[in-house]
This record gives sequence, C-alpha cells and structure tokens, in this order.
Amino acid sequence: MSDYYDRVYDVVAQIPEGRVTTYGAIARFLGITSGARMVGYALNSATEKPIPAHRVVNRNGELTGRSHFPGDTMRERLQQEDIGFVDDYQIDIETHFWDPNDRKS
DNA sequence: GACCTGACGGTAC
DNA sequence: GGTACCGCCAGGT
Repeated sequence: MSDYYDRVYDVVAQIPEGRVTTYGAIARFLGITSGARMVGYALNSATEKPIPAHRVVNRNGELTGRSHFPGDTMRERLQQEDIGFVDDYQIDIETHFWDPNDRKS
C-alpha cells in the first residue's frame, strides 16, 4: 500500500538543516519520475508527521505547500535555517538544493 | 464501485 | 519565452 509514503517521509526526514529538495527529486528517487504529485500528496498526510516538510518545495523553489502550514510557519522556518529567499515565498533552490541520492546515510 | 481532486513536472504548441 | 495540456498514483466523496 502506501509504502512509498514511508519512503517519502524517510527521505524528507533526512534533509539536512539549511538544505531543501524538490518533489521531483524525491519522486525520481522513489522511481516515479512523473510522480511528483504523489510526493506532495504524501506530504499532505505528513503534516502530522515528525518531518521537515517545509524543506520540500517545487522545481521552481516556490513554497507551494505553505498553504498547508499555519500562517507563515514554512517561510519563517526556512529563513531560520539560513535559506536564501529570492522572493517572499520562493527560495534559492539552486543554492540550497539537496538531492536524496546525495545523502550519505 | 466510479468519478474527481490533489504540496508537481515535463513536453508541446 | 510563456501558456496550456497531459501524465502519475492514491485517497476521499
């Protein structure tokens, strides 16, 4: 069943502080290149999970999922981790991008 | 049981 | 270069 949900949680939970990743990167890491949507959907159920879902943004670095966070929790939390913002709700994804495949366990 | 929607991404026009 | 449409899989109604 939603095994891949757990994998999403596992990957997201391993995102280093001050780093972010994208839905596509996680999806591709799980083997579903076009399943980025599913990753986001998984995180939808992960809002109550002990994972830094705020470190996951879309391919454009936009905080698309901030709507699921109370207030500006997502934005403020990222700023606390020294994440560079190019816009009020868009981070410097190219600078802080973290690929799941690059994790060192 | 069937249909619709949903934290996105890539390709086509 | 920008906009539009289609594709992926699962869950909720």
